This record gives sequence, structure tokens and C-alpha cells, in this order.
Amino acid sequence: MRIGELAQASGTPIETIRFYEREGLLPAAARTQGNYRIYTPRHAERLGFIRRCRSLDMTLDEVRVLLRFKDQPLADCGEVNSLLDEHIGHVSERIRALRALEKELRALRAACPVPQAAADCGILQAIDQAGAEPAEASRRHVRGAH
Amino acid sequence: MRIGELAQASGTPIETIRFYEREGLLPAAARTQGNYRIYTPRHAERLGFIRRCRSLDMTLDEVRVLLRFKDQPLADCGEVNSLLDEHIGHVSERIRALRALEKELRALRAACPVPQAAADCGILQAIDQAGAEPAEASRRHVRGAH
DNA sequence: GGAAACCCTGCAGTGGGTTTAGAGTCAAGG
DNA sequence: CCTTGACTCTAAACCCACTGCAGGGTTTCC
Repeated sequence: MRIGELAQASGTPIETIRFYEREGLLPAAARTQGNYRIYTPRHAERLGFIRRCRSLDMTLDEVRVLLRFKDQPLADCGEVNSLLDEHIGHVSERIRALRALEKELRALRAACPVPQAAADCGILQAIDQAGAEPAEASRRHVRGAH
Repeated sequence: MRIGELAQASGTPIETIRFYEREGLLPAAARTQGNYRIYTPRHAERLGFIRRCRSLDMTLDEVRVLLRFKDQPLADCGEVNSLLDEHIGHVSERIRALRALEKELRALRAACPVPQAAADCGILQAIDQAGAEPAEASRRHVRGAH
């Protein structure tokens, strides 16, 4: 199958497929005489695996680790388990941080119940004062949890 | 005050202060004979405002909007209110998505209670199969909510 | 007067793609 | 044969909000 067909079948943009190849996540496809990529069902499987990992919000580096284990069926999968544990930890932490942020934002929003002159806007005033710095948000894994 | 002092006082890296100036968030500082930036308390205030907005996970574009209102004290602050409402919406949505993700990851993790050969790892098998595509994660505002 | 601490500019890199430009390939229709 | 249109190719720039580095200049302290 050609790249457009694989894109269609996997719900992946064409550019992303080429990007994964450049990144070494997908093995380079064979080419036709006209230099078109030709994919096998094995490519489609592997792409599906990658996309499912991404839908679980793993980084490409994490995906690389999992792919390595898929390619080494005899290896002990302990590292897979701990990768997942850490990933779950990042997600939980990010949820915690976002909940705190949401609470803070709702309190801030309540400071200006009705539109008025900017000079009197409780929101702008509250941001102006703000007793230093809660909400450090801990940037990490998971697009804001990574 | 010089840039290092402002950085210290505001807890902002020096490079970030210069970056904000380039981006037009901070007005250009006056310079000494030796070409060092010299900041006034007004700069420090404005930087504090920006940093507090960022700690609330607003984008720089959102901060630009809020700064515009600070500079126009007579304008109606309705846009400030709705900016905050939208921002809160992004955060809530992101929390919802991350909770669903966490649940999915915990279920996945349970598929391999004990380390074993990668070929038999329930996690890798589950990702291989995966009945298509839940967890679209909706990338937006809030480093994964924006 | 010399070392250390500070500051300057400009540019490359981060992640995970997306977009654009400019060119080449291929099957069908006129 | 020629054109149209759908498809594909590469290389490079762009997104965000910084961060880090190279290679210099300035100031301060001893």
C-alpha cells in the first residue's frame, strides 16, 4: 500500500508517517520505480502501535522503549511495567496540579462578577496583587505532565 | 536596577526577561553607558503581572490581552472575564481528558501484574490489539489544555 | 592590573509534529 | 499525444515559550 492509503487506514496524517520514518520509529519503506513508498501490513501494525501509544500520551522516547521490547520478545518486560507506572504517576500529578489551577482560576474569576471599567476589574487587581506564587504547575510528561 | 537584580527579585531567568522584551510584553529598558539594561519599579510590577499570569498557565497571547486592559483603565473589562471563562473551560476539559487517560492507563497496567518475557507481556499485547481509539486527549490551551 | 562576576547580541535547540514551496509520478479522459 | 488532477517526493520553515551557548564587552573587587 502507498502512503495515502496507510494514512487513511490508520487515521494518521501523511506528514506524520514520514516524520516517524525520519525519527526511526517506522522502518524505511521500500520504494517503487517512481520513488513512492510502499508499505507492508507489518508497517501498518507498527504504526497502529505507535499511534495507540501516542493516544495514551506517551512521548516518542517512551514509544521507542516499548518498540524495542516488541522487537526483543525474550527480554524481561519489567522496564515496560515501570515505564507505565512512571507515566501514570506523571498523569496523576498533572491532574492534581490542574485541579489546583482550576480552583485558583475560579476564585479569580469570582473577583469580577460584572463587566466594568478595567481599572476596577477585580480580576486584574487580583493578578496585580497576588501574594507571591502558588501554582507552579510542575511542567513534565504528558504535554504539561511530561 | 539591572537585569540580574530584577531576575532575582522576580524569580525569572534573565534570558526570559530579555525574551519578554523582544516579544513586546515588557517595554524596552533604558540603557547605561555600557549598554546594560536599567529597570524601574514599573518594569518589576509589569513583570510580576506577566509571571503571575504564566503561573496561571495563560499563553503569552492571553497575557498580551490582559496587559492591554491594564494599559486602558477606562475600557470595559468584559473581554477579561470571557478570556478567563474560556481559560477555565480549557483547564476543566483537560482535567476531564486526563482523568479518562489515567483510568485507561491503570487498566492497561493491570494487564501485566508480574514481569515476564516481553512476548507474553499483557501491556504490550493490549496496546497491540486495542479496539481502535478512545482517548483523543484534545490538545489545546494549558500545555495540553491549550 | 587582573580575575571574577556581570552583562550584551545573536542564534540553535526543545517536542511532536504542521505547513509550505517546488518538483516529480501516474492513471484516466479528450 | 497531451492535459488534467490526484497523488507523492524532498527540504525547510514554522508553532510555543522558553533555554542554552558562543563569543564578546563592562564593572567591581582585591
